[in-house]
Amino acid sequence: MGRPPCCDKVGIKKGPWTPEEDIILVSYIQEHGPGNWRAVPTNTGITIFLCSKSCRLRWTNYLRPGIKRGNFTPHEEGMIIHLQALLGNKWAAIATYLPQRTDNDIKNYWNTHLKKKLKKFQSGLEPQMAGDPTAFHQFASKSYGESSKNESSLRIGENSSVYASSAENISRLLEGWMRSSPLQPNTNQINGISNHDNKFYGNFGKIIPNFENSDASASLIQCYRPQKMEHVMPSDHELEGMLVFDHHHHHKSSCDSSQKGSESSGLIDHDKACFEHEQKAKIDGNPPLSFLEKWLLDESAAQVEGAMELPPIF
DNA sequence: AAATTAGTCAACCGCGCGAGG
DNA sequence: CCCTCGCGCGGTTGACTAATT
Repeated sequence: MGRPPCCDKVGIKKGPWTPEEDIILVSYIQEHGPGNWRAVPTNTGITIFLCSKSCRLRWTNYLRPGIKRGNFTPHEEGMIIHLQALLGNKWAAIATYLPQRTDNDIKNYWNTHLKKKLKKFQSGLEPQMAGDPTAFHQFASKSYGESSKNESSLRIGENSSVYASSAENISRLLEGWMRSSPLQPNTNQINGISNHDNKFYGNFGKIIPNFENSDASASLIQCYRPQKMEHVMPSDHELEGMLVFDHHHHHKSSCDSSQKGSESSGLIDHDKACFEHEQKAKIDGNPPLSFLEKWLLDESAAQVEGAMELPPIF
C-alpha cells in the first residue's frame, strides 16, 4: 500500500522528532489516549507535523511510559534467545514478554548484539556441536536460568505484583525533579543534572497541565536524559511505578477484549498485540502463551526442551 | 589531531491484514 | 465480492557516536 496518504502531503515534515513535537504528542495522548493515530496530526493543531504512522511509532518506541532503556540484562537476553527460537522473528510477540522493551529495541538488540554473539558462539563450538541447533539455546538457558535466580521480580508470572506498585513513585520522583527546577539558583548539579536541564524539564510542566504527575512526563523526561536519569530514577522499585500505566491498560484490554473495534479507550499496541497473539496462538494450534510462559520461566526449562519439539533455531 | 571504520539505534519503508462501506 | 482506509509488523536505512588507525 505504500506510504500513508498524510505522508505524501507537501509540507509534512519528517523526523527527527524535536522536543516540542514530543511534548505536543504526549499531551495529546494524555488527553485522548493512544490509538486513532490518523487523527493525531490533524488534531494537534500543527499544520506541519509528522504523519500518523510516525506518531504511533514515536509513541510506542520512545515516549510510552514504562519503557526501559539501556543495557539488556542477561535475563532479558536469555528470554529473547528463547523466544526467538520459539517464535522466530516475531518481535512484537517477543516484546509482549518483555513489557519494558519495545519490539524495535529487541529487534535492534538481536541484530546488533545477539546475532554476533551467536556467530561467535557457533564458530567457537566443536564441529559436531556447531550443527546442533539447540546448542545456543541451551547456552542461553544457562545464563538465563542463572540470572533468573537474581531477578525474580522480572518474572512474568509475577508481573501483576510488579505492575501493581504504586504510581505515586513517579509522582514523587517528578516532584523532586520539578522542585529542583530553575528557580532555585544555587543547585548547580543535582544528581548530575545541570541547571540548564532543570530549566528544560521544568518547562514541561508549564506547557502540559498536570504534567508533573503524569506517567508520560516521566517517560518523556527519561527519553531526553537517558544517562543522567539513571541517577535519578534508576531503581527497579521506581520503575515499577511507571509500569502501572501499562498494567492498567493491559488489564483493561484483557477484560474488555469482547469490545471489538476501535474503542477510544486507547489500547496500547503492546496490549493489543499480547491479546491478539494469545488468541492467534490458540487458533494456530501453537502452545498458548500461558503455557509458553510457564515453560520459559521454568528454571528446569532445559529438561522440558527434550520433551518439546523445538523448531530449528537458525 | 584528523581521518577512517565500526557499532548503535531511531526512524523510515513496504507489505499484509482486518474492518467497514 | 471488491475497494479503501487505518493500523501494525518486520526489514532496512542512515545519522550519529565511539573506537581505532
